[in-house]
Amino acid sequence: MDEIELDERKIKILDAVIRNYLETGEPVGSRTISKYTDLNLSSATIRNEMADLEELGYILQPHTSAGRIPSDKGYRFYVDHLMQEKNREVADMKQFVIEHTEKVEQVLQQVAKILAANTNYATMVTAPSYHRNKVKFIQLSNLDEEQILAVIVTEGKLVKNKIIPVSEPIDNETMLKLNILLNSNLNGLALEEINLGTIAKLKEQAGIHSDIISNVLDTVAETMGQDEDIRIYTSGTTNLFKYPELSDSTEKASELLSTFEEKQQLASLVTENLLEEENTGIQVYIGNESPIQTMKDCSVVTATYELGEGIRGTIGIVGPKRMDYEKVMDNLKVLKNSLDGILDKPKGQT
Amino acid sequence: MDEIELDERKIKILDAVIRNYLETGEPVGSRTISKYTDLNLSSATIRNEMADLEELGYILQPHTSAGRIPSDKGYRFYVDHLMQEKNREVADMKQFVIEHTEKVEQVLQQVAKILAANTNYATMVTAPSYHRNKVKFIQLSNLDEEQILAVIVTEGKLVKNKIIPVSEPIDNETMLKLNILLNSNLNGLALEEINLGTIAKLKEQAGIHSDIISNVLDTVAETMGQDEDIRIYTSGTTNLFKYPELSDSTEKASELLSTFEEKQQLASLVTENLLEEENTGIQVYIGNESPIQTMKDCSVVTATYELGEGIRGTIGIVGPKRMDYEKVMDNLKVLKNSLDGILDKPKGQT
DNA sequence: TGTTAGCACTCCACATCATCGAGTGCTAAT
DNA sequence: ATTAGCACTCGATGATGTGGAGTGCTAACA
Repeated sequence: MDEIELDERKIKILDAVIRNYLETGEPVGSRTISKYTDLNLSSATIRNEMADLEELGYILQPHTSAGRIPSDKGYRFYVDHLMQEKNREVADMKQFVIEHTEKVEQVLQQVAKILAANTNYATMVTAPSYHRNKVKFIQLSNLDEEQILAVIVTEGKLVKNKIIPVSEPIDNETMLKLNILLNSNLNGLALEEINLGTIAKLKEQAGIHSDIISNVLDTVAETMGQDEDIRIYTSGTTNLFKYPELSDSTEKASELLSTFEEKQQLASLVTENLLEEENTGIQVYIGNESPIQTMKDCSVVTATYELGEGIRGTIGIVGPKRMDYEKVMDNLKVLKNSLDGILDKPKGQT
Repeated sequence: MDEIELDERKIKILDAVIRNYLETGEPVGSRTISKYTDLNLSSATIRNEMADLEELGYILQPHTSAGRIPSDKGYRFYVDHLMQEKNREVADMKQFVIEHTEKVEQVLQQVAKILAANTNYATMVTAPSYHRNKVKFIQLSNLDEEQILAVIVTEGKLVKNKIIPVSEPIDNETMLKLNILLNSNLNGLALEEINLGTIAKLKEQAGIHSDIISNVLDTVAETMGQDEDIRIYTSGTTNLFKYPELSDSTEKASELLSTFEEKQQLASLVTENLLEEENTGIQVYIGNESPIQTMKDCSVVTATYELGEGIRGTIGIVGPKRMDYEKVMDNLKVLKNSLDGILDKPKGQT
């Protein structure tokens, strides 16, 4: 429906305005456009067209006698229609990421860092939430007389430990029984499938050691529960200083940075897409489209990745509205592809 | 040697200047002091004394016809001699910290947060480095045909996992042997004690499975190695915006924040004290005394804690030179005491 | 001899003012 | 439909001036 109200020439001019503004960050005037484009139109004509574009809400003037800057609507149009897909050589990153680390958490921190370095914006990456993940293996072992160690491994190859205090030593035979009990009953189950019935049955069979079972189950829930506090890795937040329109008022910048520090807030940006099963694409929030108030002067681009079956997280970039959408989305795509299914592949180098 | 050059009255005046400046952040003039103190001296007298203090290097003038502000030397004197020990009711924190979490890493993040909220400065807390820590327990288990899980527990109750790929399945009997082999040879050893001899012996006894042993040993080294990348938790970094003298130039602030983000840099601040065995006190770096260049306009206060035998980390606070040293040091002391030996105590609630 | 009152001086902070120029909208000519 | 021209707007920039807080110095005082 957008296209109806814009003719070819207006689109060209809008495109020129936005591109120019993305580069310079300054309001762009009619003369600039007249020279910039291959339209061969005088500044006066451009001015008329620009007045129209303003009336239509695609661009706006910060004040009379200044050039025009894109409005949110303008950016939206740009992202949806004007932007070209470039497929640049960011692919190296993939190699880099894979080779440089093994631990998932470190990968994610790396991803955030690389992305920040590459784009000059602030970035965030959420650790996977273990959505619909299944129990693969549970093991209890004696640590000493007072403590036992519980290790839980999921299909997604995520491992969690818990040290559980016990009132009295457990002999090896009992331990073996408990292990068999746990594994035979829980293996292959997703969190949702472990219901009260299963739990009751387990506890009954464990007899006097039912408290240990409770403890283990708590840990299982914690490992796989979706209400687990979401871990978010951020990087390059100080990049936001590079864009005067975000950092002029100091207060604004401070608020923005606080949002990044108080990571729980970012979660709302990010969990939103996680839930929608099918949506695996890339999301763009411009200005007020973002659910976070403090980011109304920014744009946010997010992508959802899926490390393995049911293990998902989000990568996001925050920058000024005039961010280089093409580059950012390219980067996100590449990284998303790198991360997708990373756990399914064998880990060897060759 | 400081005391020699300062008589009673000069000290009182210096004290007044510093305290006043700590409160207001503005250069303080002679008239203010004359009213502030119980010395009952006119501003003119104060002026003379202040001129002396300036000549001695304890205070300085930002420009002619402005009041005086403390120099680094002045702050140093204040911290060393003037400051009173207050013992306030920060003790609640201890309870709070302990009750609200069990996992060490979360405790530390909490500590950083609380400290930041309490002091209004930027804070950082390093995760423990497992200095002289010992192996307590190692266990290998079959995950599936291609992978085994190694779990390593140290005396400090830190647990680490690694998934190790194997070329062919290991039967249970072999696994048992490997477990016994590892535990009987490594238990109770510190990292430094696992030398080439031990390793060679282990590998020999493991026969065809020596590659697994190598892998496990790698993980052990990683768990306990002191060259492990140091984890640092920061909080309240945006607090630094509250102090104009740090954030006026925007560039300065940006640089400072970058330092906080690039956490590796902070390590130098923090590892310094870790090595000195006996030093368990509180360190104060004023301005250029800090090893980090970007912090030359700040003061840094650090404290080293010891969770348990040989497991140490550092808590630090970064703020403007005119920070409330008393409060900060109080807070650090309390927190340090809370953390000290936390792992030695039983974990039960009562 | 130490303290104080007084005074001239300095210099920053702040507000006022004028100027400049980029950019606009409108009108009239092409 | 396009363009040249022109008057107009308005922020950015820099010069100017004023007020006030604070100093150093000198001279008077206890």
